[in-house]
Amino acid sequence: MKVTLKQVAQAAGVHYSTVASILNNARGNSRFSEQTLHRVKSVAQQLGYVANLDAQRLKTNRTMTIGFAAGDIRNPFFAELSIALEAKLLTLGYELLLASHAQSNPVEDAQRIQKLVGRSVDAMIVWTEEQDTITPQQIQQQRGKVVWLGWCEGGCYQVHLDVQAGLKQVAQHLVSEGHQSVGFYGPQSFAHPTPTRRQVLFEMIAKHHQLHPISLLHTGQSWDIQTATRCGKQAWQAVKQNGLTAVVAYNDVAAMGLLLSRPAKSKSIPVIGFDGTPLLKSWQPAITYVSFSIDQMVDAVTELALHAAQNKRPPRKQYLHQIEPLLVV
Amino acid sequence: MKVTLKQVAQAAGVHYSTVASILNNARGNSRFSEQTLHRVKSVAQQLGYVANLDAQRLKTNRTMTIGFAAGDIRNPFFAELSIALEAKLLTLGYELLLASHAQSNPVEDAQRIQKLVGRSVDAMIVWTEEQDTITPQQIQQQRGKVVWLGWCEGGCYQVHLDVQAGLKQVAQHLVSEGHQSVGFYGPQSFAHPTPTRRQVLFEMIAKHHQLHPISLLHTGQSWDIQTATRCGKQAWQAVKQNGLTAVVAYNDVAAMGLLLSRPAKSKSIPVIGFDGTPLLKSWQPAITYVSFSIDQMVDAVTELALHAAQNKRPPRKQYLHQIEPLLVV
DNA sequence: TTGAAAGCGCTAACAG
DNA sequence: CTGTTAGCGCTTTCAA
Repeated sequence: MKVTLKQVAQAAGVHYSTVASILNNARGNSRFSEQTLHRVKSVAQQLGYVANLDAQRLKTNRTMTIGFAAGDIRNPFFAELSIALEAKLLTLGYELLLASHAQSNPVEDAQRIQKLVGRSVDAMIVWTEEQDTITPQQIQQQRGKVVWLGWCEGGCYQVHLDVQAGLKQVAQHLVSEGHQSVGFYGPQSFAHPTPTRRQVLFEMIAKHHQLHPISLLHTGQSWDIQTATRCGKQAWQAVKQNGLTAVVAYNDVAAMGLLLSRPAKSKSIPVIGFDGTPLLKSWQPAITYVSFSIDQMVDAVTELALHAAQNKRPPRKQYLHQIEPLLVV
Repeated sequence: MKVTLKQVAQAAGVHYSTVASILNNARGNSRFSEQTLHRVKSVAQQLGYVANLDAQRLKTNRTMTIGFAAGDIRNPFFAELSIALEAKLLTLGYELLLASHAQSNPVEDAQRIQKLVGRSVDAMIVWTEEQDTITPQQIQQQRGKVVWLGWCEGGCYQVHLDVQAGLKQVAQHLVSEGHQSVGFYGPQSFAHPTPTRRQVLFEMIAKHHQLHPISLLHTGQSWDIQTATRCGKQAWQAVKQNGLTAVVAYNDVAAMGLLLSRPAKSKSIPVIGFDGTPLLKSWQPAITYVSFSIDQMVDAVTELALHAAQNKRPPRKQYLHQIEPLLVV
């Protein structure tokens, strides 16, 4: 059974509030005699006392935990991001509670988000890009405690990935290389038939640069490498039929699917990656991709999350970070 | 601020324990008048009442949460496993608390594990394979509440991945294909200079099959595809120098590193994958790999975890599941 | 330097 | 059908 303060107190022959101060309170260490201090600590050690987090939180209403409603961690981008974020928060004395939400099943998604909302976290970071993945209503309750990451139209804390700028750089690069018609390869949006935001942006930007964009879609989710690869064959046929000379991927997963399914005769047609996840960075032969710095994202998001966590009242001011993309050629 | 039972009660003009029964207790719904039921519910809705989990847990000592101390989720194997496990537990009314432990930093690792130990979970699932990644002492306290996954020498709940059988199948397959000297490519163990368990097993098994195994190591962690790729070049040189005709990978990450760094002139030398993660399954041209069924693992581990969660006393009996590998050629 | 006591929000047994 | 009550384990203020 769990060892409680009282048991330690009894064994050490002091009042349990004394034990509490000594073990779980920073300034307790200077208030007691050397002897008591030592006896209590060693007894606690022996008995294997571990503070009951639930009780602590109930009492203090602080959790030292930041929730992260991330995209599916099977997408390496989110795996990277989560780990980096967790590491950063850990150095600041905070824990990360991860609610990776597969975008495959709205019911499960809702449950996962609810997990963060219902649980007390000092602040939560929520990934959004598409309109439909997360309903802001679920999160309304957490007024001022939400940091939006990715793309969002409301909320006082936002870290915005400038996807548009990334796609623009890609378009310019393609134009400068003499391409005239290019493909876009990515997942269908969950809320079919609405196309994904990246797709819409790319079509718009490409047209603006006199490229003739043609969108090719796979039927899997954005993390689903197997479907991305399977559907790749058809995509390559379409590439050929339409005389496309390059393909821009929705993300690195789509890019890898395309790379794996690329027929030998299409080897000369470049695939442009999007995210800069480690595997794609290591790809041989090296490919061109848009990269967002994980470190920048983590720093920005951490700053805002801690601000949100530490300020009781939602701020008037809007805090907005912009993460700029880098085109790696 | 948070809305509590008392506030709802006051607004609805009933005692707060009535509200509690109605909202948070399954059998409350039949005990009260239609009118009260309805009024309380709608008031709660309006006020946005959400039960305080910390208080519930403190009181009931049940959390409906299973902890999972997994390996690093940047390794796609663990990303897959975590997601599958979470989905399964969700259908059973349980939540998964993920503590992905990077094997890169013993201090962080300890903190992550502590996160599960300190937090009250009804049971925890702990991945282990190497001796040194997790200190069983940290977990001793949770007697009878721990399901060991991977490989472990103690504990009453165990799900054992038969790595040995997998490597044996690989060895037999290689022998049948006429290979005589083969390489093994994987990470150095964290606790250098102890080699990893898979390496030791492979060397043993290969020798037993009259293969001449040579181990080539990369300096990264088991999830680190970039290092695996970077060190791949040297590995391939060693392959050439030693006249090896095939290489067995520690895991899929190592395999992919090797595949990406494989020089054109070595294209005929097969790389054997180990785990069967989606990307490797999709690889073109297809490669041979050992696969462990995620579903089997999830089912086994879930069964044991729920048993552990629901039985107060640690069982006398030992519960042991064996997960058999499948060689996919 | 240490102890006493109130109470965080909730559950569950019991009383009315 | 509904209210009362005792506490879960802890923090924190105040008193001794």
